[in-house]
Amino acid sequence: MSVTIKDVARAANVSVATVSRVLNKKSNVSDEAVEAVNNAVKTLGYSPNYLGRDLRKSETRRILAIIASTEQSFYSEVLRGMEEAAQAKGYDVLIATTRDDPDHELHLLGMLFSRSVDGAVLLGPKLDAETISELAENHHIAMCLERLENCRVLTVTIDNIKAGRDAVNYLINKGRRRIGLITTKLRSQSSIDREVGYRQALEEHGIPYDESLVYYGTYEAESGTKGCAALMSQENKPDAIFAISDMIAIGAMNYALSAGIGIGKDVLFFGFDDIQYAHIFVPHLSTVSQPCFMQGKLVVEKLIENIKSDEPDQSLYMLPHSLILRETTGD
Amino acid sequence: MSVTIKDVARAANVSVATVSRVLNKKSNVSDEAVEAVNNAVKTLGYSPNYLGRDLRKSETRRILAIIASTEQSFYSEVLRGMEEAAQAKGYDVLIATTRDDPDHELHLLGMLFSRSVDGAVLLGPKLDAETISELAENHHIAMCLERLENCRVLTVTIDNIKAGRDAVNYLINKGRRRIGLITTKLRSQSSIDREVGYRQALEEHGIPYDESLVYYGTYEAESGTKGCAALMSQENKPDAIFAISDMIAIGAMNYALSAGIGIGKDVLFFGFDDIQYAHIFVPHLSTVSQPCFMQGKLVVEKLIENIKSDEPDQSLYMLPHSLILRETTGD
DNA sequence: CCCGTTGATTAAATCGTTTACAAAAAATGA
DNA sequence: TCATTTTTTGTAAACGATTTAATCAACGGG
Repeated sequence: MSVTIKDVARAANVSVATVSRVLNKKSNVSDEAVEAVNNAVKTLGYSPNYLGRDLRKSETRRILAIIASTEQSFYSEVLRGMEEAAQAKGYDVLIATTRDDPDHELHLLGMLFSRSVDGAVLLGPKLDAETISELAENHHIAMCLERLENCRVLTVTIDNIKAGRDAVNYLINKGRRRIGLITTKLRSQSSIDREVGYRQALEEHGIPYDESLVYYGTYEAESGTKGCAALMSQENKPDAIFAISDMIAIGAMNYALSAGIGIGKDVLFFGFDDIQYAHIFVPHLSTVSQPCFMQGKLVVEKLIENIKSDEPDQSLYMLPHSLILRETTGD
Repeated sequence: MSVTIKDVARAANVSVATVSRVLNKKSNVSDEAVEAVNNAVKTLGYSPNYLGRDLRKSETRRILAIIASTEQSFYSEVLRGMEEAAQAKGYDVLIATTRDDPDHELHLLGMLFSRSVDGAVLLGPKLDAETISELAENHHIAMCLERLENCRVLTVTIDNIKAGRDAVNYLINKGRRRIGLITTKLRSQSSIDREVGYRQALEEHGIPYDESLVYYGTYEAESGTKGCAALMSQENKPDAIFAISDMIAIGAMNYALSAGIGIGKDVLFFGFDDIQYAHIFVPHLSTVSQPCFMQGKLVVEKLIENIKSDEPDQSLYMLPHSLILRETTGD
């Protein structure tokens, strides 16, 4: 059927071992042999079957990135970071999507259990901390962008609590006191942390927490629009709004624009993530920027170290974030 | 090291063959054997090594989707369609990115040549038609969203020429005569086709082609902004603008907004792709909608058929598009 | 009682590599 | 020249599964 190493050996008049050695650029092989093999490879159009190779070496040099969906363009930089680190070590990165289904996430992890990849990185896991901790005992798993409480697994993320606090502190320092929060009902740990940061900032400045200033919606832009409408239609209107994602913030600003609210003056807006649209959308959105590329790079570097060592690093790494100040905070 | 089918066999007191049959739900195996094996599997925590399995069966039931980057959120629906079709046939979809580098695209196709996946779908290929045609002779390759002139390979796309013509015809029927085109310098076949459609529409209505109304930029939003500025700053201003992508159209509208141009009145705007932001951005963008999900679904269905048959279908399938009319055309 | 049939099981071959070990060939030193 | 080292080659055993062909037991019919 298909041309194998045996055919190459026959054509080059050498043994399969020599062919293998030439192909893997091992030393101890004569120049004539190298040439003969290379010629045979070319004329036969041979390319090695990695299933055989991987089986024998029991390594694939591939790692799997498991994301919710490719919709969040925000993953893009993280993946680039992952690829850069992977390529530097001779690995490939494959991506697969969970469609927000924990069962399917488990199915995808099956590629790891069945040795089709050497490691997996979860970006926004749907499985619970306990399950993941357990799986991580016997397989090379890492998490990125999200951390999970009580989860013994290598994790690279930012300090979302501090980031939320920083954003809200900035609004407070601009003289705002009635700060609205638009967040999500279904919570990832990062949303929870950002809300904790919000509360901490208020507390630090002796501003009482007011639940009428908090709106719980979804991750869609439309939810931001609704949330903003709700907050602005009540008696106690906010003079600033912190949204836990740029998408939500942009939705919120859409309401403000249509209602003739002075963005950056009447009401300040702060987002999170610094997605591409944050500086395309007018007025430009102030936001928290994560070091996406670096997080991706670091998590893969650490994961590959784990793959090669036998006592895996299960630390939590937190990379520094930064505030990007644009028009929506009057900057 | 790791628990294999042999260990299971020993623990269940049967041969490896029986274990294999139980695991693959083959007939001709007694109830006791089934139970013994299942118990052993559970207590040992066995999960089969797919490298062995795949090597023996020489199939992986995985197909690789090769995209430029995950940045274009627009791929997302296509991938969902691909996954739906794949899952229905018991396949998995893996995604990998070329970073716009033809060499890296070839490297990724290496996974196909080396039997690590059963087939590959190119979405926006960087390689040339000849190379792809050649590779497709010996491997299961398909293209989606883009077609390539003179490329003998299974392709699923839309009729971009007709789509461009339809969009521009719509603008003409709205009474516009000086229709600007913002497109890209580096061309994919789809951009070329959309421009051809633009010209055909003009011709059909006896409107002479005016090169001062055409701007060649990049795929970035910023390029749309520049392009719009350029077109609007000349004597012969357009009264409508067709952008070959929504991203470019949104960039263009950013200029119009800042310049106080009446979008949907002074100047009509038409985009392409119907990305999520097209109906988040205000004013809402009129655009051409592709059947993304269906294209993804169809290409994988056909590709899997090819994998199973021995004389591959290399047809070009064109799915119908539709016009989405919103505020920017005054609808 | 023998033979053919059926169903459950296993031993062994196979998939395409890499690699440990051994053997052969070439190079070196005395 | 011969013994010794070094370099190059080849043979065969893994790797972990599936599957073909063979074995064995049980059963029914003639």
